[in-house]
Amino acid sequence: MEEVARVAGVSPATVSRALKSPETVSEKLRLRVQEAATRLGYAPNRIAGSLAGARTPLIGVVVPSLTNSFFAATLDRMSALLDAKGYQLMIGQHDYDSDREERIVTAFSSWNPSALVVTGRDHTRGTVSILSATACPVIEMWDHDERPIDSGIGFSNRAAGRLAGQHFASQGFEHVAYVGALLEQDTRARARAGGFAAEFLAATGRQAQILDVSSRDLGEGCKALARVLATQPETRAIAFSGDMLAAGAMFAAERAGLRIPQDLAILGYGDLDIAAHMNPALSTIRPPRNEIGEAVADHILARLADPSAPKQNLDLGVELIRRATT
Amino acid sequence: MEEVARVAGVSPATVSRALKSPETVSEKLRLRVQEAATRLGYAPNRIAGSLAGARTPLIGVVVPSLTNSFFAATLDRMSALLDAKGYQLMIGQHDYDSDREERIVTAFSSWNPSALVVTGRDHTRGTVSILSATACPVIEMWDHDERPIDSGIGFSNRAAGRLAGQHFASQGFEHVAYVGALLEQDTRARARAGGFAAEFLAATGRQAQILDVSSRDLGEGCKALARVLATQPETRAIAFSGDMLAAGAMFAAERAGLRIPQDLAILGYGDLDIAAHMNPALSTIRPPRNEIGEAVADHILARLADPSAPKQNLDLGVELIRRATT
DNA sequence: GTTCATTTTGAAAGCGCTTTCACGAATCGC
DNA sequence: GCGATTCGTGAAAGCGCTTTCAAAATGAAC
Repeated sequence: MEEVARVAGVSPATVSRALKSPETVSEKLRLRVQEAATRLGYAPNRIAGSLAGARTPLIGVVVPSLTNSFFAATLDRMSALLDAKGYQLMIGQHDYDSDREERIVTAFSSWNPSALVVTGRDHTRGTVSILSATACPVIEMWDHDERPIDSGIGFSNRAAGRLAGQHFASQGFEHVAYVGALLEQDTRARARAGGFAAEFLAATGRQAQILDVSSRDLGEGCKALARVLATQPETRAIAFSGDMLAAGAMFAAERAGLRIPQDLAILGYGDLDIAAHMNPALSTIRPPRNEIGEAVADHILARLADPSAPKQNLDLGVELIRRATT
Repeated sequence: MEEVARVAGVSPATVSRALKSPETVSEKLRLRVQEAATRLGYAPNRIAGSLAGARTPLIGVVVPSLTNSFFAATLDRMSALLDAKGYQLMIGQHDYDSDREERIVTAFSSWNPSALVVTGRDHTRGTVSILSATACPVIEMWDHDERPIDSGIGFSNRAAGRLAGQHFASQGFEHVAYVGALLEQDTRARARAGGFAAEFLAATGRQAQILDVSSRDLGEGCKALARVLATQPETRAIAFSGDMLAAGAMFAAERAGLRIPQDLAILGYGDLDIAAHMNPALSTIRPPRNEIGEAVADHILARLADPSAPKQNLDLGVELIRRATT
């Protein structure tokens, strides 16, 4: 920077101003500085800048998994929107391990990020206390609940489950099942299953069969169908906690000679690409994956532009996309 | 830090050493310092640390897209391996736009990252010159080619295409097609298509039909089948540049009453979850998506541990996973 | 041509660490 | 037991910016 200052014939302070807040510098000098900077190929050292300034243009976001296409979609939107404003995403993944989450949040917060985004509402005490103590905006995304630490943007998985239960009840089904990978620390899938069963019970007075499978992928869906039918042969409608499972069940049903939706109604969750293109097209519940990313980015930008901007706790809701399987 | 020093009754310098390089400090003091630090809830400011030190524990990685499950898988592995060693991933996505790539690389390099990872071998002049000038290890991943800027870890898409062409040729097919989304800036898909056609021509003396579709998803695959058969009804084998397209074509084939693989052989690319669980199970070519992540992380760690460690240019190859569709 | 208000600019003080350097203490060899 | 090494520690000098503060320059008003 000193060199640029010398070449432009100004002081380092002016170089800093010309580059960071051009409006505070006279037109003439700004041009001289900018030209000198480009001629010398000067790139400001952001670390030094951040140390001197109050905050880094980094936004820490921690997600359970990068391969989960829901979070990937959210990150994608956030990245696009925030990148454009000069913010960089620092991404951490904890594989559904709260202690790793705490370590990541600790590490991130020591960067003085402009904002911190975490997934879900379940955190260790330590995570919560770090997040509460942080000066920057903190957003808990994906799950909706009362009283976020700072701001919350997401939807209720329980409501998503209820929507499915209510849909089946309103169609007059008496024997239904819910299949999901519930055992892992995936509280989201459990909330959906719970919402489904509760709503179906409330609406029909009947118990739904809940089946816990070991993974979210197609193969498990295939096996699940047989298990559901073995336990309860009268089952006429099955909701899944994921489209892949649902698709797997559809393949298995086809092999078993079951017609969908006449013999068996199927409802997925996620609205993955595959859902719209199954044959018949899979009805599913769509979480607002892109919307969350956009809302989070917007909120961060708003808070950063005006530190007194209000916190928020947004429920973006889910949508039942009815296609051909129910 | 000063406070911790006072509480522990030592100098700030000792605190720094006790926390960063415990082996250079006497057992007794180290314990005192550590206790004081935890008692005060002291978290070192990494920005200051990075400014004083030479390098940030940040690794910049730029990918075309976060929603692409190949890159997501690679990032996932990198993140897991590098996180464990205290490095943070800074992720940028450019949506296949070289100029955005250059901007991201510029921004990243002004952080003095410990390493820079970019996707592919096609960069603007500016990107190349920044990358060449950077002091840290630079890895170009996913594509294999001669002479990387620094190190390269990937595989040859052309070879992946050739493998498909050779497979069809060796099965005695005479009329084959390759379907892919070739128009976009996706040079990878084009390389595969080129490799396929070249190899098939070399092996059989026959021309393969190349069909360019507008997107990579299931729906396009459905439509593509009809178009291929309309142009060239004798086609008996189709290779796709993505599993989703292939799956779409399988759905369409099923509706059209075609038996797979008897009437039509199908070969995918990607080995997505869906491939193994189609009915019949989809044969496909599997790119080393996780392996790339691991190799990149390993290489970065090696270079960082020993700055004189050799650069490398690795071709991880692809694998033909033969299942039931060919 | 002054004076006063306003804008521009430069000097300098950090931001919170790491690391070199030098010094006193502990350890060693003979 | 004495000098020669090591080892452990603290003082202090930055790392490369931003930002306050005050001085200089400009312009408006009389």
